[in-house]
Amino acid sequence: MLRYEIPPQICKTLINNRITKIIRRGKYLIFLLNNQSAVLCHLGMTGCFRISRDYVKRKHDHFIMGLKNKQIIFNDIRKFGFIKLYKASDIFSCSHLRKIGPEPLSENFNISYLKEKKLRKVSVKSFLMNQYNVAGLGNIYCSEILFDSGIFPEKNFSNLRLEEYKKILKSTKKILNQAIKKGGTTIKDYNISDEKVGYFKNKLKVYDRYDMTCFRCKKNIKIKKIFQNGRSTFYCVKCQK
DNA sequence: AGGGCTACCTGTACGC
DNA sequence: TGCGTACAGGTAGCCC
Repeated sequence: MLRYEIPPQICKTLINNRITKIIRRGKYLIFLLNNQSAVLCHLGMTGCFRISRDYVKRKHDHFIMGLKNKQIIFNDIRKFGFIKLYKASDIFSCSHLRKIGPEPLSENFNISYLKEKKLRKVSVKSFLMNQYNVAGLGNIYCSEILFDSGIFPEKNFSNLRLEEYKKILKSTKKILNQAIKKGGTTIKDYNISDEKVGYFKNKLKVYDRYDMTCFRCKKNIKIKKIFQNGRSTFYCVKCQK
């Protein structure tokens, strides 16, 4: 049992069929099959796919797709991840994907889109965290993006100036591209198909740096940690206004 | 309707 | 060493 029960009919659907394409949308992965079905996956906090040529059982393995000469294994310690089954034609209108925002690295995430969303009466951090506003940004990158933008995370999104929207767009694309280049951010559990860790942790400017000196201003004011919507936010009082 | 809070689950770090 | 508590890359569903 993950967040949802793995559909009992999934074995019947997968067996003797072929994965034709794998798509990522926000934090979701979609396996398309030759029989017009689609497997939708989310990794939650601690989910991970590993690929093995000789399966050895590990604690928290939940689901194995056996290919000709290898296995794709879904492992998830906290069970916040899930695997669901859809008809391929329905996949983008399913409840998880229907209202999801634009991809942050796409051209659709632009100034006019943010202007359109200007009525949102939430903090800018909360805006970025909401997958309906923009897809795929999580707690680490939101802190990093706002530090890079020089914007105070509790500032109201609807009060931002045009200049600040531009900064957010630029920083989002910059931080994500850098993080991707470094293979993501490994704090603890995250890794790439079970072997490589992500080295963006070494590049984090504020996340997980509570009470440490700010790399930018180097003032004797330490990085602050606050809670917004139940999630930790890190920022520099001096550099983010 | 939109936004905030909480539960879901397991592991780990820390204080006593 | 052991126990209790707080917290951790996310989301959905409830409540206001």
